[in-house]
Amino acid sequence: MPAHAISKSVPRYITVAQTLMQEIEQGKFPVGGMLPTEIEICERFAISRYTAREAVRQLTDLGLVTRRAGVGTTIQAKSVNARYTASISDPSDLFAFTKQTRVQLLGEDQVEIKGEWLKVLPDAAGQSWPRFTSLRYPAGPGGKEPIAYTETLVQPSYAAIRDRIHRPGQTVYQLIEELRGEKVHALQQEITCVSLPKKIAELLHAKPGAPALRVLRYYLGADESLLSVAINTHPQDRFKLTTRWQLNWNAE
Amino acid sequence: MPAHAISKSVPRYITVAQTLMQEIEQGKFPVGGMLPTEIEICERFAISRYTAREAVRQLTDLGLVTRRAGVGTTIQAKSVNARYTASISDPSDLFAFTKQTRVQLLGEDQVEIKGEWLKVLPDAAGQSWPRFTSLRYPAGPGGKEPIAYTETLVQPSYAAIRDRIHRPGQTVYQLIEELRGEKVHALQQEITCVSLPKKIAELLHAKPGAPALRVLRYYLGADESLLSVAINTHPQDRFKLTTRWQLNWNAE
DNA sequence: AAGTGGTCTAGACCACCGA
DNA sequence: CGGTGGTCTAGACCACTTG
Repeated sequence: MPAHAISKSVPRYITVAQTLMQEIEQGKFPVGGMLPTEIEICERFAISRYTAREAVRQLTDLGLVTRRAGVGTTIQAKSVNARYTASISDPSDLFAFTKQTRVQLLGEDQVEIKGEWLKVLPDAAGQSWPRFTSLRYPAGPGGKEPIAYTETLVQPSYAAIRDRIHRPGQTVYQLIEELRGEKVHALQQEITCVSLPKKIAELLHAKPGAPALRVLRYYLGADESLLSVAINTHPQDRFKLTTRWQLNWNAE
Repeated sequence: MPAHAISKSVPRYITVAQTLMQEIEQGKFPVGGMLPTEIEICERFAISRYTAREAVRQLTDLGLVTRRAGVGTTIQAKSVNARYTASISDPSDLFAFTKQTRVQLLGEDQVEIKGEWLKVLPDAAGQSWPRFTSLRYPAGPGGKEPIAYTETLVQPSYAAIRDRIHRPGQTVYQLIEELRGEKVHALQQEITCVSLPKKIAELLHAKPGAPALRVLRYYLGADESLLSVAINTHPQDRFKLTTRWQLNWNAE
């Protein structure tokens, strides 16, 4: 017997899965109830058990049903709620294709949180945070132009980072994790656009007033406490932030 | 022959998958290289093809490998390391806190893909794509200034969108999904910074030459085909793109 | 043409569960 | 105990990619 009689190149288990999904959607198999057993599906569609299982696997992957040996298949939801997700293995992945970069430390000092800084760190008013400034170059040698000017502020209690920050290839968030022995729990990224201030423009060998991407990155600890904030300024045409969002079916 | 000789109740395909994962981790199968074929795995572990496939399925589910009929199984990563993920329920969520926006359609025409457009749509050279231009305002009434100027190009075969695009509250990607009866599979977002061109500046009531965020959004179909591309231009200070990345605990 | 992964069949034994 | 899903075998044909 041929694998599929009618619609060529559409797998049998796909059409079976779609049929079952429609019937769930229509309430023929209500949420909380049971899907027919594998054997019943085999008989109904005249398919082997492998094909029936593959069809039901589609539903489980979509989170529509759950299965338990000895019990059966329980309907969990009428329809899938699709979500798009993006993932990175490392905060430095946010630099996308420019992951390979070289960092040159410019200096360090202390910043009093007042004035303009209150917009960045409203909860740290009156405090004094250590600041590190640096330039980021494309990987490899050569006198290429920098792609970013970075200011990194770290929470006062992490000032010990100062002793380690000179090590090349280390990012601040890695140092924080090292110091704390804990992972950065989340990071929040805010992207805006600015005119290049004169001082930064000089460092970047760019024209003052030219447009630039400004990327603020807040590093948060397990209790949502602010560990560090990095301010990256990228001159026009030297940087492009790329994110890929993928449709995710196995939503809850 | 018994299904599994040694470790009872641990499926054979699980142990095979773990063995393969270890060997990938150790570099025995380097990233970018090929995993042994199914038949080779069958012979090596003395298992049937079903079991071998089930083992490799574990790896594909984890994103460690991808498979292509006629080619083989390609190693994608040494280990599961998607530590941080960001998720949105809907592409319009990328507008973050400005999700509530009002759209004013300005006009529609056809664009020949040549010159500057080749940078945006290099694979569509010589084609003619329908274009819709619009302004996006903050929600609610009042004569507020627009937060974005948007050009949307759709694949020529989706020109029928023209008939529906006048409906308010509908986004282009929703119309595409409606037309195609399929979800947008992925979207790729590219963020750069530009100087406001004079014509756009006038529409946005902004100063020509002022910095602006440019967000390109490519909408991709199931086979990675380009369905549509939207070009959003946001004047300085009127828009901020916020993304929150959350540490993923269930990653290995 | 040869080899890959994708689909499918018809069997089988098992661990688990509820009556 | 009988029925469920979970695992597994040994075949088979197919669509696809590459030489």
